[in-house]
Amino acid sequence: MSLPSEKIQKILHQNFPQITEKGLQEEIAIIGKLMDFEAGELIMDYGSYVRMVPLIVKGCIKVSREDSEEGKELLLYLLNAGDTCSMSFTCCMLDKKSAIRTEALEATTIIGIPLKYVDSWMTKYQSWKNFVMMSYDNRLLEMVKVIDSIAFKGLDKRMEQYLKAITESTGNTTISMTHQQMADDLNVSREAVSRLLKKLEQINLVRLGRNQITLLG
DNA sequence: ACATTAAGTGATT
DNA sequence: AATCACTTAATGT
Repeated sequence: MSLPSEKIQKILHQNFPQITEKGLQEEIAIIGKLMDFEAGELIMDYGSYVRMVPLIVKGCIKVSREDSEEGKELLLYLLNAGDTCSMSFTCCMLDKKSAIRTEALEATTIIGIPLKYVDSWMTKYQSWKNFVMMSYDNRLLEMVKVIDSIAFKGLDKRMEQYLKAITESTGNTTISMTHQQMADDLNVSREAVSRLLKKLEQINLVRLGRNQITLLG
């Protein structure tokens, strides 16, 4: 078995080619902590303090926002290997409570970077700064997509995007979720989800089962 | 077999 | 499209 730091170096090469500086790679390998989460596990809840920036190595993480009122939720975006959580940077540096919730959608592995390094690397390593900037840009684009799908598209289009995002992110055409969970992600009623899925099934776009939706191609 | 949870449906707003 | 008030179907104990 290889040392954890060697393992991390290898993972960095595979998943984070943007991180090019040798010194940076070495620092990450030394101070980064490999962490595993099971499918469905809550990684960070609203209001908790963020003390690490996660580099996603494997799996899929769901990032959602909750309204201050009770139970209202909305899926913001999904993170995959090679991504990081942009929100965590801001939360870290401003020492703020998390405004979002992150949850593992499937078995997920991350490299956790303690916050004190995150900041100093910004000036020390060009590729780190670029990486952070790029990930901000990507997340922002994702959010814009979500916003205009809410503002300008009907639920049918939103559902289509949603199903596609999940199947692509997990690499599995079958989604194991209840209609209620999907309704929560989209912030619509469960009945609306059930009825829409029923329609999609009738035109052979999906196959439905209890707790699962299979996207047909 | 019974209870619980997920999903389907019609009516109303 | 939300909510309500069911019904039906699938699953767990």
